[in-house]
Amino acid sequence: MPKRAQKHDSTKHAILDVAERMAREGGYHDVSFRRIADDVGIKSASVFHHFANKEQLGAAMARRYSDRFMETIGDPRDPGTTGEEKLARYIKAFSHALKVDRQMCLCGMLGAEIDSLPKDVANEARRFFNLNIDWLETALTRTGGKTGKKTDIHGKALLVMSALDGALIISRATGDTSHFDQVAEQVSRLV
Amino acid sequence: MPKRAQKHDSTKHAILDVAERMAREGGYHDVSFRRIADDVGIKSASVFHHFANKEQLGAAMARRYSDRFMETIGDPRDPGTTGEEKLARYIKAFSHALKVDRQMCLCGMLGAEIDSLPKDVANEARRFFNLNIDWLETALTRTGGKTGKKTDIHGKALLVMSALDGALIISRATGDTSHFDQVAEQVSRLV
DNA sequence: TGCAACCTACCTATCGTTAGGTAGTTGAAT
DNA sequence: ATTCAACTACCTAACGATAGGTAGGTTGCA
Repeated sequence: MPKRAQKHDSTKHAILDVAERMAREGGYHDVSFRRIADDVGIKSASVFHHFANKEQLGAAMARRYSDRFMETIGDPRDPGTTGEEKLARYIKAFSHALKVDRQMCLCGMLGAEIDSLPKDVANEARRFFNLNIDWLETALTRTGGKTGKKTDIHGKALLVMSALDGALIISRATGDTSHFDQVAEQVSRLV
Repeated sequence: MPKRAQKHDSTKHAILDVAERMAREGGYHDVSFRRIADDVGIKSASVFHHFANKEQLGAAMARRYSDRFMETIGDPRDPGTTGEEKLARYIKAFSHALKVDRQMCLCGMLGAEIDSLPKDVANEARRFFNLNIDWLETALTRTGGKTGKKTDIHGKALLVMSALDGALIISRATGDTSHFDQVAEQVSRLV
């Protein structure tokens, strides 16, 4: 099988890192090849060696973010953890964005911009939300005694995700991280 | 008293209308003087006759949006309506953005971009969120029998706003307005 | 006459993108 | 072991388009 060039991959990752940071701060439209190149330490034309165009770069960036996010929150069917623990882990992922990364959730940002995104980027953003809804529905379904109706579970999944994504925006806008904590506390009691 | 020039005001309003639409679709960075001018039917240089620069235009746009939003949701102290009715009216304002305007909440968008906004624009976005939190706290406090602790009210206000702002993003991203409705239904039961 | 509300014409900076080139590496044939 | 073609990972230089912004002129109304 192909022995991948190491240099290629490390530069590619560096490009995605910088692009993601830019998109999580200022949105897709604020991502620029020249500023990416400056940060990585190459020329802007060289970015095209790794990504065909901005749309493909954006799509790869969103896909990588989704994959990483799903890996962070783990298996929603894991019998070793309770529904409460799974939800706590989900909340922690958003909390990490706010308090460690000090940035928006990438796909929250892309979701807000959805109407103005190139097709492939928009599709990746949509995929993120659908994956999250599925994950939450699965995690919230097998919660000990409380099983609840299917529609209830679906609604709760939507509420959890909405509240956390919104709380991220509000906390960052007001500059008060305790706003997120107060929302998270109420969300965690929904199980 | 100053007899305002009508032409000035109508053009100014037209500029703000177009700028707001652009910002609610693609964010602040996607707002452009040339595209505004094209839509309004003037030249881009003429926009500077009405607004000193992009930052001032952005700030005016956000301020106008906030003022209009606060007027829409009405007086949170109005003794003629119940807490439930006030909350329903608040939810309706977000629902209107989703289903009639088919756009993001302007300040939700600006909130997501907060780190990359010019100072004056960021301040207007912050102001919107603080006004909203205050409004919700007031509206939720005087709700018939249930008064609740002050910290509970504050937390509920944050949850309502977070959930609705997040639901707006998720509904638009997934293209399913029923997602918003399901969140709204749960939020309305928080009173 | 004076000012508001535009205009033309232009500036510099940056955008995504392309063409074409170069240094270094690799793998296979000579 | 040497040569050579192919390939990777970059580069320089530039394209046309667009960005925010400015100087100074024109027009029409009070």
